[in-house]
Amino acid sequence: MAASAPTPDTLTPNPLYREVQWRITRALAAGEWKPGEAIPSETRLARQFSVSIGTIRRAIDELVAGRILVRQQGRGTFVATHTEDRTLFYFFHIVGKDGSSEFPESELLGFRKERAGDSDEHDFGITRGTRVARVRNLLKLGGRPVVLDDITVPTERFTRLDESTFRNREGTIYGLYQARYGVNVVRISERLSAAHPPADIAAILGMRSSQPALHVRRVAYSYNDSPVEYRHSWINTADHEYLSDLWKTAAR
Amino acid sequence: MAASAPTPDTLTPNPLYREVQWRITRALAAGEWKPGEAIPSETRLARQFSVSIGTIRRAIDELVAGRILVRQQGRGTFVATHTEDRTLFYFFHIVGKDGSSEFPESELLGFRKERAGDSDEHDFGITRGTRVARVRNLLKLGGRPVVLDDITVPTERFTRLDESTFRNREGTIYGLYQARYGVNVVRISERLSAAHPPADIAAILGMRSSQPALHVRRVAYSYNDSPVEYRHSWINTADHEYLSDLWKTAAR
DNA sequence: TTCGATTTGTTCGTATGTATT
DNA sequence: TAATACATACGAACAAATCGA
Repeated sequence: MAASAPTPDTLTPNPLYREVQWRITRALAAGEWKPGEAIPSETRLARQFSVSIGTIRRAIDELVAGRILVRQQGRGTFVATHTEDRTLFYFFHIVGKDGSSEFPESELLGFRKERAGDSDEHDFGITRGTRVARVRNLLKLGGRPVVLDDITVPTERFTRLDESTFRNREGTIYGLYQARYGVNVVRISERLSAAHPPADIAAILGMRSSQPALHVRRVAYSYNDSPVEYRHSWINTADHEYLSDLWKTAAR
Repeated sequence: MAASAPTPDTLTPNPLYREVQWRITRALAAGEWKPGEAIPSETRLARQFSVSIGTIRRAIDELVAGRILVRQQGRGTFVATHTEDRTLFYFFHIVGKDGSSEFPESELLGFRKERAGDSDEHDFGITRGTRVARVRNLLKLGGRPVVLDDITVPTERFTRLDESTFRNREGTIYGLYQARYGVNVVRISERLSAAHPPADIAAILGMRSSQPALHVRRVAYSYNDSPVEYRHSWINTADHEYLSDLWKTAAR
C-alpha cells in the first residue's frame, strides 16, 4: 500500500481567529457595518461567534493593523473612514523638498463616461468594452499645480456617479467612494517611473515637455483584494518629492 | 487655586510589554544577540523579566511585524538577517515593466574615503568633516545596468571598511553591514523625484542625459531610528519600475 | 459634578496543538 | 520517543476611557 502524504484537506485547518477575521471582512464587504459606524463590541461578537473574547481580539488586531478598523478605548471599534485628515496621508506621499507636508487642494478638470479601450486592458487588465468613468483631477500644493490624476473607475460599483457628485464632494475622492458608494479603499499598489509628460499634461503642470516628471500607475483595492479604481498620475518633482517609508514600525 | 492638569510624569506609565520590547531592542542594539542567532525562549525571557509569557509574546509580536525578529515554531525566535534571498526584496523594489522580478547582479565601480562636505550636510544632515566612505555600486538586471547607487557611510560604525571587503562580500550590502559590523538595517526612508541624470551616470546606465531617470535619496536606519547609511540612486526606468505597495496586509 | 454602565487595554494564568531536534 | 519551542484558544481580573443619567 502506497504511503499517502497527509491529504491536502487535512493540511491544517485555518486557525479560528482567521475564520472570525474572514467573517468580519465579509460583513464589511457586504456593507453590514458602514464606514464610521461601530461594529458590535468584543463581548457581543464573542457570544455571536461562540468564541472567546481573546480570539475576537486577535482577529480584530490584524484588521486594525491594516487600517480597516479603528479601536478606541471606552468607545468601541469602528470601520475606518477616509474623512479624517490623517487618513489622507496613508495614500498621499507628496512632500515639499524643503520637508513641508501640506494639505493638497483639489480641482476637477474633466469628467466623462465611455468604454474601456486597448490601453486600459494593456495598462491595468481592464476588459475592453467595460463601462468606465474618466476623471481628470488636479492637485495643487501651495497654490501651484503639482499632481495630475487621470482616474478610471468601472461604473459597475459606482452607479449614478456623475460630474456634480464628484465636483461637490466634501473631502477626498476615497472619502466619496466610501460615503456614497460604500466602497472602501484599503490598499493601493503603485508603479513609478520617470518620463517626459505629454504636452497637454505638461502645460497643466506648468512645465515644459522636455522636463522629466514622475509617472505613477496606481491600482486601488477594496476588501478581499478586489480592484476598484485605476490611475495614471503625473507629478512635477521640481519642488516636491514622493515619499516612501519602509517600514515605519514599533521599536520607538 | 488653579486646577492642575495631571502631571506629565503620571501621564500613564508605558505598558509592561513596551518596557519589555524596549529592553529586547536595547539588547539587540548592544549586540547581545547577533543576527541569525536565537534569542532566549519565551519561557526563559518570561522568567528573566518576571512577566507572564503572554506579555513576552506581545512584546515580540511587534518586533516580528517590523521584521527585526523572526519566529519559527518548534525552533525558536531569531534575529533577522539580510542573507536570506527573500529579505532582499523588502528593500529592493525594482521590477520589470513586464512584471518580471529578477535578482540583481552587483558590480563595484568605485571606493574611496574622505570627509563629508556641504552637499552631504545639505542632502542628509551629515555634519561637515565627518569621516565617510564613498561607494559607487551598479546593479544590473538581466545583464543590463539599471540602478546606480552612490553610497555614503560614516566610518565610525564601520571600522576597517575597505574596498576588498566590499568587493569580496557574499550577498547583499546590508548583509555585509550585518555580518561584518553588527549593524542591522531595519528601516529605510526614500524620497523620489524625476530628473535628468548627470552625464557620467547617464553613460553608466546606457542612457542619454536628455532622458529622464528616477532619482532616489535614501536613508537607512538601524535599531532606535539611528541612521547608518545614505544613498543617492539613479534608476533607468525605460524597462523597469519602482514598486510601492501600501499596505500589504492581512484580510487574505 | 458624580456615578455607574459599557467598552477597549493590559496582564496574568492554563491547557492543548504542532513543529523541530 | 521525549524534550523543547512556538501557536492557538480559553478565561479571569483589573485598569482606563467614554458617555449618559
